Amino acid sequence: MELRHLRYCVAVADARHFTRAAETLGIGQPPLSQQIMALERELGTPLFRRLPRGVELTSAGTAFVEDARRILRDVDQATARARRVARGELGRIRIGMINSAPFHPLIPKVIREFRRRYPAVALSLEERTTPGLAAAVRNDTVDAAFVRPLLEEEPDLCSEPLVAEDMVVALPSGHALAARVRIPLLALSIEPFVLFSRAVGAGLHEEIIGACRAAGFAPRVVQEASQVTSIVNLVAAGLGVSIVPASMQRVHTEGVSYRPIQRPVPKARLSLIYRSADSGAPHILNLLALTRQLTAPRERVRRA
Amino acid sequence: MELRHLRYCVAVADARHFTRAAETLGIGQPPLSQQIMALERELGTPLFRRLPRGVELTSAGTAFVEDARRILRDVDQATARARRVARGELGRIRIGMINSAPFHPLIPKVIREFRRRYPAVALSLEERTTPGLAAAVRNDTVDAAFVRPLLEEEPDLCSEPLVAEDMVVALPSGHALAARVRIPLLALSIEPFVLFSRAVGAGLHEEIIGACRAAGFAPRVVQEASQVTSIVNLVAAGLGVSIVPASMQRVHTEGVSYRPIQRPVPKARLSLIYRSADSGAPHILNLLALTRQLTAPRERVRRA
DNA sequence: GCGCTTCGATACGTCCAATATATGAAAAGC
DNA sequence: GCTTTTCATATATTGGACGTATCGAAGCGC
Repeated sequence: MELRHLRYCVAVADARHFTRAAETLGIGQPPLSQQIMALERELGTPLFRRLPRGVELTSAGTAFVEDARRILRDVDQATARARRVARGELGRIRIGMINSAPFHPLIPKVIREFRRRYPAVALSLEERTTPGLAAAVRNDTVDAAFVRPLLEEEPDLCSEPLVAEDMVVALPSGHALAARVRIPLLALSIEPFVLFSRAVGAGLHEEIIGACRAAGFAPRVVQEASQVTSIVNLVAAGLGVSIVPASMQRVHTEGVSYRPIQRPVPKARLSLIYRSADSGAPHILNLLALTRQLTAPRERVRRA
Repeated sequence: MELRHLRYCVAVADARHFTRAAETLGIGQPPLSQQIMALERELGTPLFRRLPRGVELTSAGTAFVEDARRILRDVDQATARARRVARGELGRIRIGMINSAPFHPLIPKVIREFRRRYPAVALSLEERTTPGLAAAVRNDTVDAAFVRPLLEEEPDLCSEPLVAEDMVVALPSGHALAARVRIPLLALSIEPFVLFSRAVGAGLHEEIIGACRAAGFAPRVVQEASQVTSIVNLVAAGLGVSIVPASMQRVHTEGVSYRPIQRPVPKARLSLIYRSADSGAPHILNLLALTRQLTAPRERVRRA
């Protein structure tokens, strides 16, 4: 059986007339008769009662035509659905992000705009560390993720650099250095540091350590944390100082002061990663297009 | 698009492999590739991602294959349904019957057995007069009906004679004639009659009047009724005597006595009528087969 | 690195089946 | 009784689905 048989069958049922149905279908009457006969042979029962004037449905025909209409509608809907999914208008996307991502204005903006543009796409969000997100994307638990730079190139992943913002020093409020407007990194050489472990902080950790080394010292880490929000809270508790992305200043945590760093200023980079295999996937393309569009040109970072 | 495309698409999705899917389908790999490509062209999007080792579904492919599976299942179900309807195992049948029919053992037996054999057939029952039923069958309000003989042949209806049972005299209990074992019709010549009007009673009315006329008198009708049950009640109320089918004796109405009639005994015939157009319809065939089977051979009546 | 294997795509020929054209047959209407 | 209507049948045609042969790209193993 083919859809042709269903289409013809429905046309005859609508017209109650072979010749007219054939005209509607744009074919001749004999082939229509033959196809209907073939269908009736396959079903093992007549679908139409041939009358002197046109035809009428048998009970089996009534039942079958009813089903055929539904099936043809379903085929159309399946077609439309596949097209919508292909355009990324329908389906789901699982987006991951690091703890600090929501504080950079770009990310909430992207998420909000994505929901607005593709309301039929089920969007789920997940927060993990950068290496955790890389793993999640690789094994298809998450489709795309906003992360800090990875320590090493991942073969199956694509990475789109998005923004690089200045980092700032986070100090306990009463700290002596808080009096200064702009802090040279070397001033922090004797300070206890609250930082990510390298395994968790990935590229961001490297950037900070690198900047300190360039300034001529190795930071003395007294406390590690896996999330920026924790780091800020630990600084507020007076455990030490830290260097965090400037966007963290938006979190007005009691007991923490932020100060800009004297040049050269270390940068906190954000990238969007996704599976290379998905580079043609509509949701990914849409998300990429959106982030590129929402990233102001001056902020945009050239791929390394 | 044709069902072929859906079948091929599902096969490839199952095998994740064109060559193996082609083997499963019993066709070569090149035609399979072509058909899938044609489908992808029609949908305007790839359904499969061609990998070095086999293929995998795109998001559009996942959505489409899901729908395709459902549609193919639906096609099978539609086929099965049409066959079941054709065999009369599924659907509905509207059966009509005259007021006196349920008292003849055949009719309840037929109805009961039909429900038992075809439980998936929705059976509805309707009670009307013989002419009312003929009209109902003709204009497709009822599919088949148990009726008394029609006054004249109806062109679009088929009539299957079923049984002819003796008629008996119904007397008010205290009536003088109740003393007799068997009543000659002529004894009723002076009695007031309770009868159907000719328009309602149709053939049964004719049979009674004809029998009386053969006995040498015309019954004096003092009260008309459109249902046998009413007639029995009116006899019980003492309005007159009547002649009713023997099976009415099963209704033990207070105040009525039944007595057999001396030969020649008028007969109450029962027929099954249905649209000639439906003579091939499965439910009708099943119902006919059932009534014929349940009518004991000795009771069976030869078609006039 | 080179050849081998795997697997889908391409090229081209073949054949079946869907369609077209012409005609027949049955029934209804004037 | 003839015409009209309408579906079925007969035969021819053609498009497209399929088969065979081959290519090309990507891994894989020695």
